[in-house]
Amino acid sequence: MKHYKRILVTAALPYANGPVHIGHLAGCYLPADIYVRYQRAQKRDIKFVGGSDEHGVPITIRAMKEGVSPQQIVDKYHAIIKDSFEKMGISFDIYSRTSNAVHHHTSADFFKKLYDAGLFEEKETEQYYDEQAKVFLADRYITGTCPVCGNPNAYGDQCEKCGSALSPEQLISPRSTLSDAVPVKRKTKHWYFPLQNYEEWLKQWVLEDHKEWKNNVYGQCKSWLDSGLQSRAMTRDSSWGVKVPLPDAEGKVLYVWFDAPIGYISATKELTDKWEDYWCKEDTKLVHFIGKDNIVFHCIIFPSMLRAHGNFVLPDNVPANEFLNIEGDKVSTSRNWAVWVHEYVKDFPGCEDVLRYVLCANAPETKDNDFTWKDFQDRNNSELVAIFGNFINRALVLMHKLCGGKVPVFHNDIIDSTDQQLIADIKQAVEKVTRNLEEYRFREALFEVIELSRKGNRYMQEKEPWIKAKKIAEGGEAAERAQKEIDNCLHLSLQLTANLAILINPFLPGTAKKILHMLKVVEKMLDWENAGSLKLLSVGYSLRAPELLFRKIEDSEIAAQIEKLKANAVDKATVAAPPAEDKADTLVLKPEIVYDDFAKLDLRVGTIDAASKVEKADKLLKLEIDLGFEKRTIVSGIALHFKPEEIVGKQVVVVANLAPRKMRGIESNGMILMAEDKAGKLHFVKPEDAIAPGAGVS
RNA sequence: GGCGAGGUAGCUCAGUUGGUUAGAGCGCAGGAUUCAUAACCCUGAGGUGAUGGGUUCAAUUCCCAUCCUCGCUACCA
Repeated sequence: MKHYKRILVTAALPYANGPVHIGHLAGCYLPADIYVRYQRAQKRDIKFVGGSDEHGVPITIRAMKEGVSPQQIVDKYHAIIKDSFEKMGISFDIYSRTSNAVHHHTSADFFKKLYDAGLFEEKETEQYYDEQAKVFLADRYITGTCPVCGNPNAYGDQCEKCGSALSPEQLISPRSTLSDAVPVKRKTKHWYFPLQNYEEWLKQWVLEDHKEWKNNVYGQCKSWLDSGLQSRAMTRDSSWGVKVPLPDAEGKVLYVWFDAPIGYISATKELTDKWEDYWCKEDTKLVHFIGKDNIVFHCIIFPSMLRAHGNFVLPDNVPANEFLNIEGDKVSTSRNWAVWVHEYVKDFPGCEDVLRYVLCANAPETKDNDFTWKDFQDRNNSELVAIFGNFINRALVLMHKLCGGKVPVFHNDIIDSTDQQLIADIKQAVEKVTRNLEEYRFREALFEVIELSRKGNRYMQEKEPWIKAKKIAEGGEAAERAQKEIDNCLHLSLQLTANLAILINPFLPGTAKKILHMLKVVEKMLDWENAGSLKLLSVGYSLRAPELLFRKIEDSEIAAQIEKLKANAVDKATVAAPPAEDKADTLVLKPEIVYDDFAKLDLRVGTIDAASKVEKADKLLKLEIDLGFEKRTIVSGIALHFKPEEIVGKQVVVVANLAPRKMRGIESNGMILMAEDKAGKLHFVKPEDAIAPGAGVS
């Protein structure tokens, strides 16, 4: 095990085009915060950095839709997100943002260094261009009708209604979201980062040197590395982002995924002049907390960038969590199926720790997990209120009733095996919690804390000080003995309470503070080195009156939340089947052409002689078409609409002079014309009566 | 289609480098108790470990196939 002198923890930069929901918290911010708070209690040199990711196309689109500038969008959400984190006690040392100057300089310098070292490939490709707005269009800027589900507002990279991954070419009647113009192709130059050059090194570094990474992380990296890496464009045509620091790069910015992780470096720079200690010294332990959607960027791309740059340390671990579902359905921002953090803190003021508890106790550490409001209520009422809170409350109440409000003496002469067992349990719990926290098993660690308070309840049940109190009235030797036993029970219970404050602190910092207040001790007591000690509270010290740590959560509150969730959600059915009248959008005509444009097409009638599914392709059929004068193979993406056997013998119209194109290794010579109905179903375009194959169409 | 992660008690989830009766919490049933937010504590019922094969003295754990869920990814000229 390597020895580290300092730790740098990062949490994924949330994208500033919306607020954060509880899935974000459970996925990375909460585990990161728990880890950081624990390490701080260990008095280790640790920094916790984060910030808003404010570049990229979706933000510009949102800005356009709302008629404001991108900066206004990110200002708005940056503030909301930052506030949500503060309220939930996510204790960043700095929460920065990628739109500020430090970050622009840092990421531009980073790019320039790789450029100067000749580590990029320059490539010219054809991209869609909006001649009216005079800008290149990223896939997201192009909308049109989804060829799969008929949604008229599908994006060029994805249809958000049916989830199909698309490319702009597939859209029916594509148009620019900027000007509504029909996009045209134009050449543009970009800088590509050749990830394949780092493949061998990555295989060693990830697959051999980091076998201890979590299963889900390791497996996904292996999947990527086994399938081979390719160059990725690290620049984009856009006006919003970090300008590419080269003379011939007007209108080009860094790809948001190039600049976002560099945001960790920028934020550290802002935080401290000693930022290089955390980024450039080998004895720094760098840990990235992320959700599973970010694994490839943090385990493959960013490390390759850091390696190429050469001056930076690489992550020691990337403990990515899986996803948190809500009430059985996966979180969807477009359907508004989510529990938003800024709304939670309003609806449940003072219950921030309860959410922290539930999200940690049921964190998706090994697989996707489900959040339900019922579970939220159950865990609060039966674990926080009935076990943890109850133990501390009864210890303090009894102490006030039976020991005059002061920490009683511990009488060593009557210590018994029950006492000794409790003492052993405390020490063992400290060990377990510590080990689990070090190894990123936060759920297990938290369970051990609650388990310890459960043992406290058991201990008290066995000692029954309230029964012994009855003997005191009798007077004499029996009374004296009873008081000593009561003293011992409550002395240990109070020391346990103090220990619970230390152990619960990383998870529920607000709760730990409340306990400190009741015990009238200073925050210093929470130092981790004090965990396991039985001398945290001095004998004779008077304590405050107990207050309840948690309140019960009523059925009505839960019902209201479920109601709210369902009322605000966009109906699934609405999403899946867009209203038919929206198809009117397809009425927008393409630009006018002249006869010669049309005459270039050679359209022929053909007969399908044979059809078969293309291996390893969901959507492709391989068709043998008889054109009379010759037979051809045409590959067509219609497998989802037709079974091969039901289309053999049918006549179709073929674009016969289309350039050949290979798909899945099969050369396709031409294309079949199809018409799409309102339901998105495809129909062949064919002559009314069967005619000889090869007949021209004009 | 390929790859990855999962499929374990009514529910939410652990665990097993293969080894005697597979765990926890909640829920449920019964008991005990009254210091405590009708809380705590004890006892109990509940699982053909997705399905079907194989390796082994022994598999829930290893191998193969199949089915299901989630994620990444390919194909629509």
